[in-house]
Amino acid sequence: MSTRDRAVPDAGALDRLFGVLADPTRRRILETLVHAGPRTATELAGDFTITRQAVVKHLQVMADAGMVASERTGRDVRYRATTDCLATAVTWLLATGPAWDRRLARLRRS
Amino acid sequence: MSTRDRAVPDAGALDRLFGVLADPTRRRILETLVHAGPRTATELAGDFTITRQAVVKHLQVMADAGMVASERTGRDVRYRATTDCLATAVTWLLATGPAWDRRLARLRRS
DNA sequence: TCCGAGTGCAACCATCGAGTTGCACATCAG
DNA sequence: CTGATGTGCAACTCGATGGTTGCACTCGGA
Repeated sequence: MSTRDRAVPDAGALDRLFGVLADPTRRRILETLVHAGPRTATELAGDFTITRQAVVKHLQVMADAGMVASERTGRDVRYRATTDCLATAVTWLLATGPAWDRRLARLRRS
Repeated sequence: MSTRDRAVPDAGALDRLFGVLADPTRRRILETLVHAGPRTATELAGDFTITRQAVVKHLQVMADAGMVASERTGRDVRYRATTDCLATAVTWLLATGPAWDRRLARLRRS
């Protein structure tokens, strides 16, 4: 398939985006990075029973989806959340839901 | 499972929700049901190169996530989209994104 | 300089999931 | 009644993926 991604948000971008979000571990990693600031893979592995390697794999998938960015300082690499890409997901949800504007207004109010 | 809708979306609901959304075929099915109205599995199978059985499987997964509802009339079953549940996904996205309000305002304007 | 802590890469395993085929059952139309 | 169309269920293939272990490499500090 030559259908890559490009400016049009659909196809692979949404796949990767929602694919990352579909995993609870990945969501927890994202939440941790968002709320507790940048962390290294080993630090994250301390919080999540699983191995550092598994965390690294998750982070790679997330990086591929544009959800995290790695930044090396010395010998350790810290990952930070780049939540801008989540706008793509929200855009799709807004385009798909039939009567979103009212609901959305309610959500924003809370 | 007794884990239904709660104020705080439980992990399983988000798993199923984003899990459904992660598949391009499933997204297209949802879009079709939203924009073209209720359809049967065989009708949907006509639009999507894949088998009716595959479509049925997708629909079952989507129903399990609360994204579609089946309604039988005579011998054929038509599925309709129930997009209310997507609010859960939006809620999580809003809670996770750090500075969503401005971005959201921009999105709503378009 | 040398050791320990952190990272990267690769092989490997088990499971999940998308998709298929085949067939039995139900229902509508002639 | 009988055939055609539609649905439901089950078994199977096969690739993707989450997770592991093991090892080599790099960097910082005592």
